[in-house]
Amino acid sequence: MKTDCTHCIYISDAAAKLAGCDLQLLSDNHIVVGFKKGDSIIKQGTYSTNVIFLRKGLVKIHITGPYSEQIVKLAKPPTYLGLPTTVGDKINQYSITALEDTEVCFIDMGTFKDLLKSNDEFAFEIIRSLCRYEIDSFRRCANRIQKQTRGNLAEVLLDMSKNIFSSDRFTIPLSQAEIGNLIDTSRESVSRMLSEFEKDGIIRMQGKHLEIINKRSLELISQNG
Amino acid sequence: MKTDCTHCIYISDAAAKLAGCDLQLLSDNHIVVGFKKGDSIIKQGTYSTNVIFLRKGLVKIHITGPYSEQIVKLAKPPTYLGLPTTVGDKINQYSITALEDTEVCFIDMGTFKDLLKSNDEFAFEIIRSLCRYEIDSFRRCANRIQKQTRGNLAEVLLDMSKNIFSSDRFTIPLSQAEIGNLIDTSRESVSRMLSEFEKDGIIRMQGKHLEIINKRSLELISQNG
DNA sequence: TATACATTGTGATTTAAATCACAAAATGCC
DNA sequence: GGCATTTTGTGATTTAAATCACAATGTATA
Repeated sequence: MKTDCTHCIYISDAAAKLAGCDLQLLSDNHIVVGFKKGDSIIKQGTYSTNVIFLRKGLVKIHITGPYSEQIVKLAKPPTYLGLPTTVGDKINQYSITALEDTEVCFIDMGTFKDLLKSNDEFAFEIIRSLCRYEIDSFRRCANRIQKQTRGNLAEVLLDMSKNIFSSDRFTIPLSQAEIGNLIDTSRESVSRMLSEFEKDGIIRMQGKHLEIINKRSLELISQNG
Repeated sequence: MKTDCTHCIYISDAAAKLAGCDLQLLSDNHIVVGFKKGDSIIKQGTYSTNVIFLRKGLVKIHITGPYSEQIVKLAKPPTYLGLPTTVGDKINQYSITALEDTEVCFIDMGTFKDLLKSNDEFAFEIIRSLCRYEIDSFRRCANRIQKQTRGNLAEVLLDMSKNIFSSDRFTIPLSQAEIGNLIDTSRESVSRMLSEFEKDGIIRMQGKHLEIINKRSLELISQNG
């Protein structure tokens, strides 16, 4: 499906810098594709010639580590995905999988490069976002490694609440096993810790639906391990 | 000290794309500064208005995590440092410290931005390198977390040998405590593991000087934990 | 050269979290 | 609705690695 970028409500910060004609170029060289929950959007090791713009939904970025699959981060719209692949060696260096029903734009790489070249504001926004990603990734890694597991779980819950769902009540988009490989712990530990949080009156759970009752406690746990 | 970029032997891949006049602009708007081993080049939390180009030496990039200082990665020339800071919010998000006597160019941020805007090849090279950093950082984080400590230590030694010193004999530029916070383990564990590697005839050590005797073993340890 | 400070080596003990093992729910599907 | 598969809960046991404690080096520098 083709859509008109000039009136798209899902537009990126970078694309917002594009002038009408460049935006038209973008319009003419992309297709919108829908993915269902669980669908693989890009797969590590495969060849790719598109930049992907996440316009709607929620995805996980994961890589196959030396032993197991590891979720690197969750990404929500609006954001470009798979930039490193496209600009680098064209082989996907990580996988991206939909956690909810998701819509993305596949943008032709040649077009994307042309835009970078012809529009310096666009390029600068892309550079800005890549820089942000790098810092985020340093920070995330340091946190994961230094904090104890409880702290990491608390942080993930807060992060979902604040940055992804903007609400104290939401449905966790991951299984406990997935949470485990996001915060580098075992499935069993996640289960135990969630029970503990619930017992302590910090959260309330019904299946995957979670409500944060005592945000302050959760923040303290997140900070102090 | 000012130097002439048009004949600089330390030039970056990105700057190599610059035409004469742009290179002259770069020449006119940077200064070269030397740092001694141990000197702080940029300090997390401080204000910065320069992009830094590492032209000679060796540095560590480290951030203050929730509990302790963590070395994120080592960087060797030629590379830009502190790009995220400059392009982002101007507050340094990490510290950079010289591990050897080091020379860097402080490049005026305005000039750098002008170059990005006026020269798309330059901008594209910068984007390319940022993308590489992101993937490296995903990979590093997954390795650190999944591998056991022995595997991480082996990997760091191999990395130094291969990518930094290009030799099987080199002087480790870090204390054991620093190695510990590069691979997220305690100083004591590093000491014990190095002794073990030496006992097993995999490496030979005299103070900080290290020689890799059995590279194959080290690779196996790196892969299998 | 003597003195202080930082780095390293190694044993003993503790600890957080993984793993193993199995039951109970929940979910999807024919 | 009933059957299979995935997900979750919880106890018992094991384990890698941290921490503690202290001695022995090394290395700056006054």
